[in-house]
Parts: sequence; C-alpha cells; structure tokens
Amino acid sequence: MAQMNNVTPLFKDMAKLEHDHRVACQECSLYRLCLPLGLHNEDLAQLDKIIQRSQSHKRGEALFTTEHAFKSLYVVRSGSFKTTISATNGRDQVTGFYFPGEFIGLDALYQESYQSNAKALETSSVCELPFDSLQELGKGMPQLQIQLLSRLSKELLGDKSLMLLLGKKTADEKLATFLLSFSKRFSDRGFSATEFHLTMSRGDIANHLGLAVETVSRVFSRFQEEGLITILGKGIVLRDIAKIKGLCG
Amino acid sequence: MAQMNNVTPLFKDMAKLEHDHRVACQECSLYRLCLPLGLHNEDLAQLDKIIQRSQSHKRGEALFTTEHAFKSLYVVRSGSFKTTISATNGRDQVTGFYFPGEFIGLDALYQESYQSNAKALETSSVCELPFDSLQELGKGMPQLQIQLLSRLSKELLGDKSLMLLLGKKTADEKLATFLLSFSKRFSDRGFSATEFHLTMSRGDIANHLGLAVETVSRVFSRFQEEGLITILGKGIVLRDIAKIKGLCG
DNA sequence: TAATCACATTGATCTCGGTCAATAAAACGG
DNA sequence: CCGTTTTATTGACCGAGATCAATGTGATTA
Repeated sequence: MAQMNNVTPLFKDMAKLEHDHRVACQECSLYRLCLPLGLHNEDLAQLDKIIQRSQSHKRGEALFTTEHAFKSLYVVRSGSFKTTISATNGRDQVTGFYFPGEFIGLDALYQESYQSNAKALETSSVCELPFDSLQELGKGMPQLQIQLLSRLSKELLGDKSLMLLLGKKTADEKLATFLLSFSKRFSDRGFSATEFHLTMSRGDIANHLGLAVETVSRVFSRFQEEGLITILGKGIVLRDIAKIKGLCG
Repeated sequence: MAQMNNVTPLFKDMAKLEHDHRVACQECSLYRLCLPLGLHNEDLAQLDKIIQRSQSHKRGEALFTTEHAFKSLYVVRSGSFKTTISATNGRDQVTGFYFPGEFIGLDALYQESYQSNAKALETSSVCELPFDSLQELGKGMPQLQIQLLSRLSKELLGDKSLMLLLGKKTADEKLATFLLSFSKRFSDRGFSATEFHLTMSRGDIANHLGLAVETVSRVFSRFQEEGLITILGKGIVLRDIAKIKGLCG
C-alpha cells in the first residue's frame, strides 16, 4: 500500500496512514478495492467531481445516526468505523466494522433514511457520495450502477455468513472466524495478514459476535496459551493460521 | 387479494392460490409489492418481455443451489421458499423465508454465482429475471436500477435486524419477533394478520432463529398456555398481538 | 506524575437453552 | 387404508457461556 510507512504494522493504526484527503480516485491507493473499479477514465472523472472528501472524524465521533437526515453514502478512506442498530429496549447490535474502500450507509437506500448509526473507531476519514448526485450520475453510467449493486450484494453476503456465525457457531469458532476475517481484510489492503491492530474494544467484538466481553477475553487468553495467537493489548499476532482456520467450523 | 378464495385462510396454503402463471405484471395482484413499482407503462411492458414465468416448483424442490450456474434472479409469484447457506462441516443456516413479491438470489450478484440454496416450502412459482437481460434493460431505465438497489437495501435491513435477533434476543423474544414478522408479511399480502399457515417445518424455524427444535416447540406451547396464540399444527392464530409485541424486545 | 476513568482479565457461580430420550402425531407411499 | 417415515411435542438432565464480582492495566487529564 502506497501510504504504508515503515513502522511495524503491529503498532501502527491504519488511521495514522497519511491518506491525503485530496487525492483523486485516479491516484487513490484504494482504487482496486473501491467503487470506481471498472469505470472508464471519463466516467471516473465525473464520479470524482461529486465526491466530497470530508475532513477526519475523531475516535467515537458519529459519521451519522438514525436521527440524521439521509443525504449521502460513504466510503471509508482511512481508519475504521462500526455500525450499530438498536432494539426498543436500549440493547444494541454492532452490525459491522468497516475499513478503507468499504461502503457505509447502504441500508439507508430502501427508506432513504439512515437505519443504523456509524461511529469512528479511531481518527478516520471518508469519501462522501451525495446520493442525489450519485443517482443522477448513475442514469448515464450503467457501469456505476452495476458497481453499486455489486457492493450491496457483497454486503449481503457478509451478513448471511454472520447469520451463520451468530446462529450456529461456538465461542471458539466465532472468534477464530473473526480473526481470519480481519486477517483477510488487512492483507487485502496491503497490510500483514498475521499482525494487526484491533481498533475496536473487546466490548464491540463481543457485541458483534453475540458473546459477553468476558468470553472474548477468556477465549483470546486460551488461544494464546495454546500458541495460536499472541495478544499485545489491541495488537494481535496470528501464530498458527492453519490451526485457526481449522477452528472456524 | 384478487386470487384469494373464500376458504378460511388458516387452512389455506398460499401455494394453492390460483395465481395464473401467464398474468403480466400490469394485471398482477402483487404489483404494488413487486419490482415494477414506479415504472411507466412502456418500461413495464419492456420488463414484462424479459420475464420468464416458470412452471411451479414442488415442495422440497430446489429453485437453485450453489452448484448451479448463475443466470437469473427470481421473484416469488406464489407459495414460499427458504434459502440456506452451509458451513464447511455440514451445518447450515436458514438465511431467509421468501413470500410472493420478494426477491431471491440477490446475494449472487457480487460474484455472479449463487452463494446460497433456495428450496420451495410448498408448491410455488416464480418470475424468472435473466440477469443479462435485466442488466441490459437497466441501462436505459434508471427507475428499474433504483428499484433494484432499493430491493437489495431492503434485504440488507432485514438481515441487520436478524443479526440483532440472533445476537441479542432470548428464545421468547425470537419467537415473538418471528410471529409478528410473519403477521406483517401476510397482512401486506392481503391475508389475515392473525391467522396463517407456517409453511416451513419447526426445524426450519429453529434453524433460522438460532434455536433447537425442542425450544421452538416448548415456547410455542407455553405461548399457547398463556393465551397468546393457538396452535393447530402448522396453523397459527395470534390471540393477543399487543402482548406478543411487548415480548419482542 | 499522580489521579481518574474506561477497558480488560480472571475467577466463581448460575441459568437458559441445548442435548438425549421417549412418545405422539402427521405426512407419505404402496 | 394401513404401515412406515418424518416431524412435533414433552420430560429429564447437562453444559457452554452469561452474569456477578474483584482485580489489573492502560489511557487521559491536570
């Protein structure tokens, strides 16, 4: 990854990547993971024009909540976010974690109102895609529409496999699956597949996987005793990926 | 609903609706729930041309599996379907139940290959939308694209709330939520909101909600003792919707 | 640098819902 | 219509993971 400097990845938050806010899609290192994939140069230039590159959001800051009026979709540019939905009684569910190149807000399209809350897990930035402009642009750009559909469909896939995880997997399997999914996403972004930072709290992980915080701690500790991983606070080193794969179910 | 005859709904499968296979979108009773919503007459006529109205699928028959080559999206025309995904070890998860007007196969778009299996729960029929034609048609019909996005987004919403259910809800809350969701979907289709048939087995329900069959049986029985519902095999009568709502969490 | 606070770990105990087992009741095929 | 198979119900028991509680550790502010 172009922006990756030479500090060891383990102690390096993705947020600290100096991903220049003004870099256009054409020169963006996320290009091959991102929406513009497959667009011609002219189309890409047009898309580029409607994108608003916002300044960064601090840790804990909301990108949007269900209270905000729906206006835009977002693509993570640097850092990471979590999304949550709330039950009537205050309980809430962490529905996803989002990394550079990934879309946030797609579940708002149906009712054109945000149905979830998105919060930065670290200092992060996004590309903002005003939905009106995007829709307008899409009318003359079938390839863009197809990309959008493809993105939605990808999120659908992720959700289905999370259903399987939540409905059928044990605590060990859930955490093994979680670790591998992160390993994959980090390595897709040019980072180490075996050493990375978890930017979210144990509580967020637990919530997302349908577990108690204590269970996450215990399983992580046991994985460490068994030589599968090494834990350094929020840093994780995967020591035996093959064995972890075997635990995923 | 136009096709609904005068047999009491409780003992009447939706499959038995005589939903004529050849009826065009314009005259279809599902119009307002279905894809064509918002299309102009000319556009609708064009869409109508690419739709293949297949003959019916018997109970247990696959609409598609992950082994089949991806070709089409489907909209349920009559009856009902379930979709499943499989873990490596043979366990599988029922990811959804689908009723008339609802899309099946949207999670195939990303990789243009079916990522789940769809099976008829009763004698059912579908409208088949060959994806190539749909995509071609979409190029000149922005409204169709928007409808498609909207459909995907709606499914996303459903998946997120199922995550909440699977991750955070108790067995009672899960089943109360399940019953209300069906009540809503049946009444949206012109059926009784309080009396309906569950076309799927207890096993399917249990699997979908992340429970054991025995738990589903027990909770249903207890709900009946408490006067919330009446069970007549696969038939369900909701006796106290307000109280059931209160149990959803 | 200490004080505060949020987050993480570890242990002890409890409970919801799973598993095992035994009928019962539908659905199905001949 | 009957015998067989599948699906559903009910009971007894058990265990994975939740909850409760105490302690440790790392961040943030002054």
